[in-house]
Formats: sequence, structure tokens, C-alpha cells
Amino acid sequence: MNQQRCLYLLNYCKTLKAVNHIHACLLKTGLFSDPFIFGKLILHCSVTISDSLDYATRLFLHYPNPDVFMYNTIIRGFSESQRPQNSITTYIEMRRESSLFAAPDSFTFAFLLKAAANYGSLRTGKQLHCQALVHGLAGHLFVGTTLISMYGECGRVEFSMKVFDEMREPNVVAWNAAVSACFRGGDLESCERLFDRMPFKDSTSWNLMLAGYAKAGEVEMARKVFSEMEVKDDVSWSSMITALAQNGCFDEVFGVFMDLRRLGMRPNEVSLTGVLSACAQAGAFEFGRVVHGFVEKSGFSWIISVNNTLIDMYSKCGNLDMARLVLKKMPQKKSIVSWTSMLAGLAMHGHGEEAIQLLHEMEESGIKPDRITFISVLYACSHAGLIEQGHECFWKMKNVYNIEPSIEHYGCMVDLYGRAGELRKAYEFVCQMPIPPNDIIWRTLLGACSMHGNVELAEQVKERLSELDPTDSGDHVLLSNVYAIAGKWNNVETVRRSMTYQRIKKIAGWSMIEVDKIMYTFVAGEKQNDITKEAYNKLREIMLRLRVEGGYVAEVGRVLHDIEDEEKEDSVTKHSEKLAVAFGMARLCKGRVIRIVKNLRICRDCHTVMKLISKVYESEIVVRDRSRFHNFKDGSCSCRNYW
DNA sequence: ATAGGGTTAG
Repeated sequence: MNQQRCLYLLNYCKTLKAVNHIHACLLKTGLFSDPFIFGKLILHCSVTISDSLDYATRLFLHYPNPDVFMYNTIIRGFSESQRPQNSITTYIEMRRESSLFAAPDSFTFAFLLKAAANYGSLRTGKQLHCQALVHGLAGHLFVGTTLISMYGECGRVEFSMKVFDEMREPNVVAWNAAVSACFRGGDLESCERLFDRMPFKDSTSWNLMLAGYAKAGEVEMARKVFSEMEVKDDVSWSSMITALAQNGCFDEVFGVFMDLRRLGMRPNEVSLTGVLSACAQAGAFEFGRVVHGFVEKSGFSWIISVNNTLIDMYSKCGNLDMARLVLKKMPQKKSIVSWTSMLAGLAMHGHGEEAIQLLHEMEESGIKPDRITFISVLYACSHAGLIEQGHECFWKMKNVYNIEPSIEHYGCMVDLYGRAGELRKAYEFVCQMPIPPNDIIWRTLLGACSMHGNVELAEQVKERLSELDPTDSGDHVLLSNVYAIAGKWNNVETVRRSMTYQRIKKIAGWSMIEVDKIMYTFVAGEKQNDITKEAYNKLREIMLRLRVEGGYVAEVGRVLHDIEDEEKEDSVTKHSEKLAVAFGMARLCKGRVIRIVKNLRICRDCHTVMKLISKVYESEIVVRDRSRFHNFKDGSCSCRNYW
């Protein structure tokens, strides 16, 4: 084997096993000590093939007097890994061991700065900046560009701009880096000014503006950029789809996706994940299934992110079996996102035990759970009432995986105790947290008080909340609910008056249902139209039958104010999820599952009604509320009345 | 240059 042949073969290696083979051939022929070949070999392992950085490092450590290319390659490999700090250690090593053979060059600093940016260390970044100055490389175009990005990532846009202003002849990449840094810093005006001043804009710059606006929540501006672009490439289309999906414009996502197909273009994997993510959020099961068909037909099942989004989509559309199937049949190694998506899905459906089992499977497969994985597992425990197991997971996270619990994990733990009625324990847990509790923590506790009717604790907690976030309407409603359960109507009235006085409005509940691939939205107490009339008529018929055959009596204890019982019953009757179900019963043929998505948590009365409908009408109803699923069948719900 | 998983509440 000669050098040429070896490089050719290396290019075709896609797995570590194949590299092992070449490695063996090199040893046999003596080519192994050829620095050029060796450099290419470790480049291939540390950058091109996944999961083989360790292999590259081991080879590197045994190579006598590595040259600058080899050092750069290892630094680069670490910079994109889970432990970017190792890039810096390698650099220190390089300075100490072999300054004669390998002086750092512009590549060295570009990769090092990328590493510092990746773990957000401004201190390291600044030190590297100094080192680059010492070596006379700070003025290099590539180094300058990575300096701009690094300072942007570390939240110091003013430094980014200083570096940019001092550049002699910034190219388009440097301009783009400056724009990105400004977006990171949330300075939209500077972005616009830079964009206007750019002497040359290729489509990358336009795409950057589009994505930047989208991340800042400026959909309107993103749309404007998209429409003004003369050349729309693949990235432009996928960025636009993602922009709309990230900002809740689901109808438009489907529209743009259809436009793309109508123009005869082939959607790429990023567009597909965007569309599937929109389906997931909107609960558009039928549409999602059609997209899945397209994914299979066009060979996208080979892309891991597409499969991950499919798992998420099926979970959030209420079809756990399909989600499980996608996970099981994935042709590639499951990533941390695949496992976590499935875990979150199980959590939402109240399958706590299965979630814990799946966590074990994940660990056995060799993927280490991260902080988000544990949020999902803890969430699964709290929503299934698995106190012991939740406690164990929390312990394991800290002591086995050395993950420092963050505010989200503490939130799950408070929820775990609070939801189960252990209010004292939950309160004590909050008091001894090592980080200051935020509004979400207190709100979790207030929610628990409202579930279990603890007036005293609720009042205490509400006071903490009033200091942190006094205008949250949900908190006022929760407190008034606690009073209502306890029959303290005077206090209910006081809360209600203070809400009116402070102009705090309740958020209106809405529910959506998909019929023939069209999403219909119902809002409680909204003006009547043909669709709502149809729903109301059907609902009247249903409620009558439930009273006669199901023994239904309205549950009215938790309504906001002290009004006459009949009136209370009336306002409960109009909840949007009831209208959506009625509409589904009227339009869908018998035997079809009725799927509903709601923006708030389902109320107790609606929960009872759904159970009764599933029994009296022998139909299956799936409701996705703000945080989890309820699967009604034969008169009972999958949440076992724990939610 | 674009993507995929996460706590509470009305």
C-alpha cells in the first residue's frame, strides 16, 4: 500500500472498525510513521467519524514529536466534544513539550477559541486572546473571526465589536460573525445597521438575519427577510419553516411546507424536523402521519434527528405505540435525544414505571443521561406519584452522574412531594434548597396547596410569589380556588376584586381538535358561529344523556367566584374542551378516537364528563392538556385521577 | 448559516 492508496481508502472509512483495519495495514507497511499519513489518520478519527476521539487521542499520545497539524487536529476534536476544556490542556501540553517542533498557528487559535466559546468561558477566551497577540496572530482574519464569535457566545458583544472594528479587511464570514454576535446579545438594531453596511451579502447573510429574527421572536421581521430575498436556497426554506414552528405559527408552517413541495423542491431534513415539530406542538396527528409517510418514502429515516422528532411528534399527538415503534426500529444508534424524547413521552402519559425501566435500558446501551434526561424522569415520577423512585433518581443523578441539580430539578422534586399531598415535606424541601427558589418553585407549591386545599400554606406561598411576580393571573386564580374549596367566599371576593383593580385578567382556555386534517379551535364563552353552534347543540344532547344514563352531577366547587350554583354549572359547561369533544362526536364517525389539545390543565368537572362520555358512548377520548395526557376509555382515565 | 429532548400555573 502506498501513500496515495492509503489516503483514498481513508476517505471511504465510515466506521471505527474500518479505521482499525487501515491502522493495521499501515503498521505492516511502515507507513504509520509517515507524519502526513498519520495526521490524516487522526484527523479522520477525531473529526469525521463519531465516537472515536478517544482512539485518536491514544494514537496521538504515542506519536513522538507531533507536528502542529496533529496538535491542531486533537485540539479541534476536543473543541467539538463534550469536554472542550481538554483543548486548552492540549495547548498547554503543546507549549511545554515541543515548542521547537510545533509553534501554534492561526488554526490552533481558531480551534482553541471555538472551544472556549463552547463552554462559555470568558476568562479562558481572554487569555487565549493574549496568547494570540503574543504569537502575532491576533490580526489574522480567521483568528479575528473566531474572537468575534467567542466574545459573542460569552455575552460580551462590545468586545466582539471592538475586534471587528479593528479588522483591516473583514470578509463576508467576519461580517456574518459580527451580526451573529449582535443577535446573541439581543441587539437587533446593531444587526440591522451591520446588515445595511455590509459591502457584500451572499445568501448566508440573509439566512443569518432570518434565523436571528426568529430566535428573537420577531416572526414578522423573519417573514419580511424571507420575502425580500432574491435567492432562496435550501437553508432559507428550512430556516423559515423552523422560524414559524418556533414561534407557534403552525398553520403557516404547513402552508410554507406545501409551497415548497408545490415548487417541486425536495424538503431537506431540517425542514422535515421543523414540520414535525409543528405537528407535535399543535397535536396534528393526521398531518404528522402523512409527513412520516413521506420520510419513509424519501429515505429520511436514515437521519437521526428526523427519527427523534418523530418520537416526539407521536408522543405529543397521543400515540405512544408509534413513538415506541420508531425508537425500536431506528436504524442508527439511539442518541441521548432519542432516549430523552421517549422518556418525556412516557412521562406525559403517566407511565412512570416504564420510564424508569427505559432509563435503565438507556444506561445499558452506554448513553449517559444528562440533566434534561433527569428532568424528564423526575417529571415522570412526580406525575405518576412515584415518590420513592423519584427520590432515588434525584440521588443517582447527584451521586452517580455528578450532575449538579438545577432549579428545574428542584422544581420536579417540589412537585413530586406537593402533588402527592406531602405539603410540609415540599415546603421544607424548598426552604433547604441551596439555590434561591424562583417563581416557578413557589407556583408549584401553590398548585399543590390548591390541589389539597391547604389555606394557610397557600397564603404564605402567595406572599412569596407577590414579591417575585405580583401580576401573574394564574397565581391569583389558584389562591382564590383554595379559598373556594374551603368555602371562604369573602376571601374569594377579595382576591377577585384585587384582580379587577390591578387589571389582571384570567387567560382564556382554548381547545383544538383535528377533523379531516383541519384544526378547529374552541374558546370558552366566545361569540357564536356555525361551528360553535353545532358544538353547543351536540353538547346539550350529550349532557342530557349523561345525566340520565351516567348519573352526572356538575362539580362546581372550584369555579372562580361565589355565584349561584346554576350559573356556576353554566360556566363550567362552556369549557372549551367540552365543546371540542362535542364537535368531535358530531363530526367524526363512531369508533374513531377523539383527540383534543388544550392550553391549560383540564378541570375536575371536564375530567368527570370525559370519563362518562367514554363509557356511555363507548368511545375513546385522548386529551392533551398543558402538561400531560388523559386517555379516557370505558369510564376511566389513564391518569388514574392523579394529575 | 438551518434541526431534534426539559420544571409550574390560569
